[in-house]
This record gives sequence, C-alpha cells and structure tokens, in this order.
Amino acid sequence: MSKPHLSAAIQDYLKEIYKLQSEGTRPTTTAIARRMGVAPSSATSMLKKLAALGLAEHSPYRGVELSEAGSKIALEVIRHHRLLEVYLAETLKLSIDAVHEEADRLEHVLSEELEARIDEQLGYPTHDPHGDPIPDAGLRMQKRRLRSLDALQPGEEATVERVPDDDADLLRYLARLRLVPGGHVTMRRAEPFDGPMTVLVDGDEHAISRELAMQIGIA
Amino acid sequence: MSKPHLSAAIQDYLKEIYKLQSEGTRPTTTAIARRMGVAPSSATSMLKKLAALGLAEHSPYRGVELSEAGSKIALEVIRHHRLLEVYLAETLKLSIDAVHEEADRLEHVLSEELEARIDEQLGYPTHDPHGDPIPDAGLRMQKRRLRSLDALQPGEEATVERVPDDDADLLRYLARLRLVPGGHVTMRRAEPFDGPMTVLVDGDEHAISRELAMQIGIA
DNA sequence: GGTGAGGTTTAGACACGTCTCAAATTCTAG
DNA sequence: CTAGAATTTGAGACGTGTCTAAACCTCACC
Repeated sequence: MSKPHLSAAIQDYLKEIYKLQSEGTRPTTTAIARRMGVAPSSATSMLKKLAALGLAEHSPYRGVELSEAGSKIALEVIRHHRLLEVYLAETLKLSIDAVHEEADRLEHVLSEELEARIDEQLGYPTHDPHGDPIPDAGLRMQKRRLRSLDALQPGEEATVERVPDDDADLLRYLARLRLVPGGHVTMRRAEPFDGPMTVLVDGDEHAISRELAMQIGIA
Repeated sequence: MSKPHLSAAIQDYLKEIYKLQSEGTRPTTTAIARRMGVAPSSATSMLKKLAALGLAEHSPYRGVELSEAGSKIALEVIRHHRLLEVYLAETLKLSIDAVHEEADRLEHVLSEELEARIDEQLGYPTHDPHGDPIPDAGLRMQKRRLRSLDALQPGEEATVERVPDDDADLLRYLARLRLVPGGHVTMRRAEPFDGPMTVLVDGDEHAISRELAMQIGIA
C-alpha cells in the first residue's frame, strides 16, 4: 500500500517498457535491457521487482506487461519528460538536440506543483519539440498516425511532424537541415533499390538515406 | 583523478559542512548528522569517504575541514541551489516557502549549460529569495554582515535583508507578515527580559519572539 | 520430435549509503 | 585528577541496482 517510493530506476524502466509497448514492439527482457543500457540479467531483476510491486506482470521467459498502476506511472514520467522538453526549448532556449538529455535527469525530481505551473505557463502544450504527444493532466495521450517521410511521392509536399528524440548528433544534423517539426518538405526524387531520397527543405535540396526518412513523421 | 562521479549524498554533505563552517559553527560529526537528518555513524562513514576522495580532512574525534577541492564543489552546489531558488520564485512564481525544497532536489541534476542560461535570464542575481548570497560563475561569494532585527532600537527603521530558508512553515508565517527580504520594518517596542518585540510592517503591528527576531537580517 | 542457437533467468558478487549496537575516546563537573 | 556523561567511531547488516558467469527455457528447423 501507500507509496514505497518509486526509485528513478523503476520509473525509467516503466517508461521504456511503456514506450516499447506503444511502439508495437513486444517488451522482451533483451529489448528493455538494450534501451536501458544494462545487462539482460539486470533487466530480469528489475522485472521481478516490478512484478512484486504490482506494476507489471512478468511471465518468466515470456515477457512482461505493465499493469494499470504501472502504466499510470509510466505516463506520469512521460508527461514530466515531455513537458520539460517543451519548457527547456521554449523558455530557456535549449536546442532540440539538448532537451532530451536534460529532461531525462529533471523528470524524476519534478514535483506535481512545478509540473502544473510549467504546464500552465506553456499553455498546455500537446506535443514536445520532437513531435511526441504529451499526456494531459488526466494522463490521456492523443495518438496520431503519421505517414513517414519515405512514403512521400516525388512532387508531394508535407510538414514535418515528428523526429527521433534520443540521438543528439542526429538531431543536430536534422536541425541544420531544418528537417524538424514545423519544417516544410517537398519530395524530389527517390532512388531505386531503397536508395537515398532527395528532399527540398526551405529552398535547399538534401539527400538523406531512406532509413532516416523512415524515422521522420509527416502530415 | 578525473571525476569519480560525486553522488548527490556527497554533494549534500559538502554543502552542509560548508554552510556550518561559514556560520562559524565547528562542523562536528553530530552537527553534520543533525543537519543531514542521519545517524551520527552515517556521518562518520561519509566523512571518511570525503577524506578518501581528498575533499576534506578528517581528524577523528576532532572534526572535519573541507579541502580546496571540497569547498569548490560545495560552492557549486550552493550556487545551483540559490540560482534555482531565484528562478523558481521569479519565473515560475513559486512562493518563498516552497523554493528551498524544490531547489534541494533540482540542484543535483542541473547541468552547467542550464545553470548558465538561468543565470543569464535572471540577469546574474547576487542573492536568493531568502537573502543569501549566490556565488558567481567564478564561485566567489560576496559576504555581508547584517544586523539582526533584534538589534533595532525602538523607533528605528530598516529593510529586511535575510530570513531563514529551510523552515517552510516559518516562511509562510513570515510571508504573511511581509517580514521577508525587501520588507520595510520599524521597531516599536522590545519587552524587557528578552521578551517579545513589536514591529511595524507595512502599517501592521506584529509581536514576534526575540528568538525569531534574531534570525532575521536587516540593513 | 529432436536439437541447437539464442534469449532468459539464476547465482553470486560488488558499490553505495544508510542503519543499529557496542566499544572507544573526549569532555566536564566535582 | 578522575569518574560519569557525551560524543565519536567501528563492525556488521540491509536495500538498491548493477555486473559476470553459468544454467535454463523456447522455438524454429530439419
């Protein structure tokens, strides 16, 4: 009962498991360990702990699934994280490639009070700087299905809506190309055999790999 | 060498030892333990660790003294803490009684980058909301010797410059009386035998204990 | 329906920061 | 100067989260 004080580690695991689940990936021990940057055995220990706390159901060798309580906490952490990202970007002018790492540290020490102030001051934003949705105060998160940039036909135009959030180098590169949420993009060419794609952004042509194009959400 | 990653606990101990030192109190094991809210033996362990890390000199049964390196880190933590207090009060409109606790958690996860942005955005403040000095970017802290409110003679006026920072209930009370930094106070009466003092603040008379008056800095 | 490769769990260890309890040391009052 | 009081330290334990090494399941393939 009550609150056995959920450590930062527990919160991080719950968050990653939740994200894996919502990406459609089955949250296997290995996948979780890779995301967390720990050994698989460490993940196993944690999964057992999460199960003991009633935050997840762990069927050994089978996988894990968050309980109602676990999902709730995961959403709270994600809300903290993404709100902080918006805050750091808007109010303190941090660049899009820096906000993720900062928010990762701040998310665990953000009080509900501060969260509310930030949310209010930002005007209740619905998406973070990378285009990921922010759960609202009731922890409801609006899902949206985006096309990915590689699906664009030559000549077609679109607005960038989402970019990956956790690779700072990649984000710096994308920011330089202005291939970030809000950017306007036109498909020029797609080389055959899954070759690179040439896109026009703000009057500049850039060639990017199809793999990268697949990671960029558009609408 | 390098950075053995100074844990939040280490930073907290260094900060408290530094504060004890600059208050003129000899940082004994017991005093440190009381400030940290831990058992004296826990403090001893930590003092030994600090000594092993070259952050302090520990003479058993005698006390402890911060080294150059230890003082530097203490000042960095104090800078983080007090800058955050100003930031939370000014930008996010947190009340003076809430900022200390929030800053205590945030101070350990504030990056240098963020610290610099905050400092700049605030216009390089020199004092936190309780009136304590903020070390500058070079970690120099301006000391000032304040009189305390109980030294005021009947009829004398002064401006409140400093209040205690870590008792939220007390701060709420002082804030209600407007007996906080910036407030203008006039001494009315001081009852004999160290009795209470009656002061005028913004047109309202309040009686406060001499003990409390001693904790309030004026100029 | 065996079997081997790969994913998963267990076992045992460690670092950290905390505790309690008991022993050692220092302080202080007579 | 000394004995009792107060303080400080040491030893051993615990909880958390991590690791490596080794044992253990599962499933797809033949």
